[in-house]
Amino acid sequence: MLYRPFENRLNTELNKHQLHRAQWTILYYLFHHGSATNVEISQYQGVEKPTVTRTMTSLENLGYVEHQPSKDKREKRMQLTKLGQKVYQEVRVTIDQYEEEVLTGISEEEQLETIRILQEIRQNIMK
Amino acid sequence: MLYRPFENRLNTELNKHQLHRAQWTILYYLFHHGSATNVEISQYQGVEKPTVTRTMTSLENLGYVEHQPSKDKREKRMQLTKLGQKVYQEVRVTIDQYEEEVLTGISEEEQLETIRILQEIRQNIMK
DNA sequence: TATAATAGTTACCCTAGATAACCGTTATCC
DNA sequence: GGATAACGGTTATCTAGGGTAACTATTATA
Repeated sequence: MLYRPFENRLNTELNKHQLHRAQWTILYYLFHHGSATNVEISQYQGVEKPTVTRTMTSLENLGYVEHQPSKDKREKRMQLTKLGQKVYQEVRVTIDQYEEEVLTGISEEEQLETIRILQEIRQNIMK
Repeated sequence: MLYRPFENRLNTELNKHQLHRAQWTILYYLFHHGSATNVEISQYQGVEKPTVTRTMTSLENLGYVEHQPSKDKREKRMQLTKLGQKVYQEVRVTIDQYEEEVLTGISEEEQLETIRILQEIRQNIMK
């Protein structure tokens, strides 16, 4: 019900910065978690590893993420570059405006309640 | 937050019946509206006309939908076939079970409240 | 130390979206 | 009433973003 119109609009916002949804969700994750491996992100997003590899490579090519050496030589732990952080914050401004628009007329209380319920539903889906 | 895990699960349910999400949403629309044109569906789903054409053709090939002649020779009004109705109802059973699982522990009241708020958000997105 | 499991990648497939350009039909406007 | 505009649909082509299978390198484990 919500998904298509939301994605349509989100994409036009992201396109202004030459980004796509899949890339954005990784930037978002890295910004809030500092760093991540592909497996971590694939579990977080509910997608397969090769999907993450592809998106991560594109972000690497854009210079938004970089390799952070780690003990385990199998894993490739990634973090935002300076540029990546800058871009994240720029896009963040646009997205925040969008969120505000989208939530006009909906009280703080209603927002929190809805988030709580959706998280419960998510729990049910995941188990 | 919800989308990927939900879609993953929905797809495995649909796959049991050799269907995909895009096809399912059209079956759903036709079941509840009796018939529809491509333009109608493209507006309802927020996708472009060629996308609908492709999905509709696949449903036609499966024998789930058929052409219903109409006055305006431009439009191609489609409806469910007998088989399409049967399949819709079969799948519906599976989806209902899934919905029930997903909503365990969430009261009727909470569900209605959440739907109300999400619809409000939808309004905001669409305008 | 041999074997399992894990992290990642490559190659290849599919769905499902988009745009541009077009055809036939219907509405509209002078 | 005829020219033009608008509309519904299709075809061709592109892209994003999912998936599976099969593989390598590394680490854990029995």
